[in-house]
Amino acid sequence: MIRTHLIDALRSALARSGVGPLPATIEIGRPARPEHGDWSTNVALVCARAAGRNPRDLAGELVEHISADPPAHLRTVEVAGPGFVNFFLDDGWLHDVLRQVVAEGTGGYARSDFGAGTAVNVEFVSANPTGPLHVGGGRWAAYGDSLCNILARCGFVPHREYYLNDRGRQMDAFAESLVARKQGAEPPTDGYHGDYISEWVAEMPDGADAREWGYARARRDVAESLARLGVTFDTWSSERALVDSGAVAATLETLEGRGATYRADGAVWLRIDGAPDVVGTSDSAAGDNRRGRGRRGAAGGAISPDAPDDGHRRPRPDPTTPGSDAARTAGDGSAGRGGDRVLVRSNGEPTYLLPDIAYHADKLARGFDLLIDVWGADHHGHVAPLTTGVCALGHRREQLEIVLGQLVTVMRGGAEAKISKRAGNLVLLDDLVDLVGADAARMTFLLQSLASRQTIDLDVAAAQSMENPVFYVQYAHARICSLMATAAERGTTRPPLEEVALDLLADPRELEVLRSLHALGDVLAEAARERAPQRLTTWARQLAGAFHGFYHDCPVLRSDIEPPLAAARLWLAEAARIGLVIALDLLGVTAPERMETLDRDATEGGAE
RNA sequence: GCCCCCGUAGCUCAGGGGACAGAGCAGGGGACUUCUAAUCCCAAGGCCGCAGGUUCGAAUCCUGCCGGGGGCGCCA
Repeated sequence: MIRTHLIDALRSALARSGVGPLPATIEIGRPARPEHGDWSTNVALVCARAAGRNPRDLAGELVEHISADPPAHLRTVEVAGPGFVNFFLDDGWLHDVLRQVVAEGTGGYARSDFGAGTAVNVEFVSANPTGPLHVGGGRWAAYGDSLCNILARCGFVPHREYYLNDRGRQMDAFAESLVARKQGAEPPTDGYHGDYISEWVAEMPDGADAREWGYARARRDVAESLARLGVTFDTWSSERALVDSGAVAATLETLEGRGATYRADGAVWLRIDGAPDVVGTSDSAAGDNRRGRGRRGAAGGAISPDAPDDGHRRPRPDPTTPGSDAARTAGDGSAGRGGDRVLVRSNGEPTYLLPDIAYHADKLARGFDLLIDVWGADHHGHVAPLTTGVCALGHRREQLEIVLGQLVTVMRGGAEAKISKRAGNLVLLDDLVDLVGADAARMTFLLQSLASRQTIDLDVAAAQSMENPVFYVQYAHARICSLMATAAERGTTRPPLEEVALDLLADPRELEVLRSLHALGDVLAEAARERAPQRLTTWARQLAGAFHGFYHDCPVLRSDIEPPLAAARLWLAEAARIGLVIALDLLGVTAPERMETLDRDATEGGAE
């Protein structure tokens, strides 16, 4: 609202100053320092060169024009620094924010439609169905689910999808491990050695097909763990079903027909161009240019602890050169023949790559405009082969966006807990949820950027869960609810907003809450564009902080507070509540009316 | 060797072209007869890894280096 008014004023001032053509977007922002006004713009700096003007002179001219025809709420406008134009407004613009928040409510405030109905398929977690989810899986789950929430609020139509690699070597090894344990033997060395294998085998009926039974068991386990975090999927896609449907064979045919493949060593290879990754490369249609985050797949964890991976791999027999391209290097770290990858092994079995290409083609065929994959950094080498394959089928690169995220490290007992589904020293997502609860777990995962490695210390999580910011934010919400309840008890009802004198809200603490609320729309748009839910977490903490400050300094129901002021403050609290509910809901965290843990601790404290 | 991510306060991390750099925790000092003190306030703490470059302006973009993590299979 206020922004468009100011931008309009700037635009006409620029026109009157003879600046043209006008810049595509006029940037206007809220400066960090109050001396720089309520709003500030750099247009004069940006336009000066092209207009052949001195930035400060141009800014001065803009100020004159704007002062002559001031937009609503303008008090003064001035030139500052190298040529900024700073606007100083009366508090009314913030009171307008309060009205808007209340009018639009939890369902409508800070909603936008720049997604324009884009159907976006977000694939995340996708851990192999060979065991329970470990802690790291929770990070992708929390990320993917909240990202979908945020996208939806910005006008996208998200679809949550989980891809099950339910065929191939890993499934074989899993089945073999179950069978071995069933017979009282050790699983094969490349099999799965976790305790859960023994536990699950105890449930497995005699005569059951270990592969089918184990798959169903694992899948159920994964779904239950995710549900505890509040994450559910619209679609669970099966790699095996895709193969059985013939889609994989058809994909291979198309790739071969388009000359994207060649045969060597009895295998079918996909030619990799060494093209840059989708992620971190130039732009998609939406103008996105972000770095990678995310992860996909199985055990993942901090390291790959399994034996053969120590950099001392036996030298492969040198690729002789049946194809034409053997000498080429891929430039992306993928190996194989100069970076090329096998689609079909010499034994006739497809690798995971071919079905994966077919799978992404299938998603696009289902009508999605955009695919977002959330993968772990340990799958980075798979980015180029997959995107190459998908593009070779004729799809646009911008349709597939792969978000790479750094892995989760778990500390326990002061040391790093190694995570390996196969080696058996799992730290399960369920363990974390048991320890801190679903809310704290989700908020913790969404505290930082996916591009940063996350360390979760289970001892800290268990012993000092109160340190978690989730409580700070939830407490703000609970305080508001408590305030409202007390008001009701005392018969202090909120008059209709139109009858309330909002201009009584002039305390810095009050205005800070409103400023924070105003920012939500921008924050959500940024979070959606950058695929960065942690921005919303940061905002929620900020709003909670602003509210706690208000609560501390601005009594509402105290006897010396005049009713008109009390009413205005109650409405302010209501607006803050709306903001907190929106944010917590998008983050997948509950907004409790009272803090149970606080009650409990108080009781315990009193007992001692 | 090549590819990706990270390097910001003692610790964990926000910020990711704008004007003197932000929070939590730890540590120092203060505020509860009051709407829940899981709160609030004050002080302290920084060559934003290093060096160049682009720009009116760089923690932010580019290049190189250093340090940490990950990846480089006819595993997924």
